[in-house]
Amino acid sequence: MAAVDLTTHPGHLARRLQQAHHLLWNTMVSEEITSPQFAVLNTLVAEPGLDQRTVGERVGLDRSTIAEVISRLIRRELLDKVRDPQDGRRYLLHLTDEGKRTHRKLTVRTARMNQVFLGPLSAAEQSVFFDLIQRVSDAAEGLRNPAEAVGAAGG
Amino acid sequence: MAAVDLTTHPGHLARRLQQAHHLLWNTMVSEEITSPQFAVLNTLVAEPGLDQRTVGERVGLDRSTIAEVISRLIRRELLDKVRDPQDGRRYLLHLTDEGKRTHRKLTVRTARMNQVFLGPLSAAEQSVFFDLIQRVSDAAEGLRNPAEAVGAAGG
DNA sequence: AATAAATAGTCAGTGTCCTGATTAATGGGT
DNA sequence: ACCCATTAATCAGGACACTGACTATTTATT
Repeated sequence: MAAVDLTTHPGHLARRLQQAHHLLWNTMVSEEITSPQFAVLNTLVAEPGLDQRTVGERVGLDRSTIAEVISRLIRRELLDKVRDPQDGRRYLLHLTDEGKRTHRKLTVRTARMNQVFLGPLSAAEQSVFFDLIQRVSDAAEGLRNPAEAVGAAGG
Repeated sequence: MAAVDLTTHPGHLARRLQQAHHLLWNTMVSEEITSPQFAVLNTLVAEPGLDQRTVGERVGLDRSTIAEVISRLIRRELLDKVRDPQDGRRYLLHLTDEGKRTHRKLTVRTARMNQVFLGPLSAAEQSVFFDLIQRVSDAAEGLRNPAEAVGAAGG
């Protein structure tokens, strides 16, 4: 019986947390637009005309995934994609009016959902929640390119 | 500019956390066996002969997903699936010898990975990390079947 | 025993998410 | 101007994860 208790496995916890979020998102925000899709819309509200790769970087998606997400948003006519005349490799992205409307609507619902989602935690605990998750994620991502972020004990 | 700061969105954080974990898992544990697959193996070490649905419940996967994961484990010959003679709907699951070996091997690596993953947090912070994530996840899942868990303000 | 409700599993469809290989365009070095 | 490394995007392939519809079996009801 060398079985492990999964509740002490951060990977398992992370997966459950995302599933819980997905559930709440579907019921309280939208069944059409997903959370990553909203993140893309949100990024383009803040910085219109960004290229695909940079949007992916902002929301934390690799080139392949961001391409799929964007193609779905274009199919729904929430987004426009135009070749950059300055750089023929890039596509520049802009929200359509419908995209802006959708973003506004979902922003309100998302705020409500986050309140419910974080409801079980006190305000202080919510800060800790953000801080801990962010520190763990940042550290793990830092291990990806050890040369860039770290400055000590270079092997 | 009604754009939102994604770092205060638990859904975004949850996704990043899982991505970070996925990255570390791939480099430190296995490129063949995934974290959910390991969770299934682990469950069947603790409780051999469980049926598919119950395994899914233990590791937090719905019937469709657990079916796919299990079919992959069977294809890799880490698992056996036999009809329950008592109940013709069920399949009973058992690890093969190879499955047990794989579980033992990955258990060691997983422990190492978890140490690295949680490295940025003190022991006290790690407890808080587990507690907060679990409370949020449990609460959100509780909203799924309101009749069962909750006892107040029934609409 | 026939019917109905519940349950286990499958299947179709959609949407993340990743890696690795490929294509097209840019820009530096010679 | 030509070669080459870099970079943006696509494509193929695989894995998770959900919902909703379906099949087969069991169990409860009548």
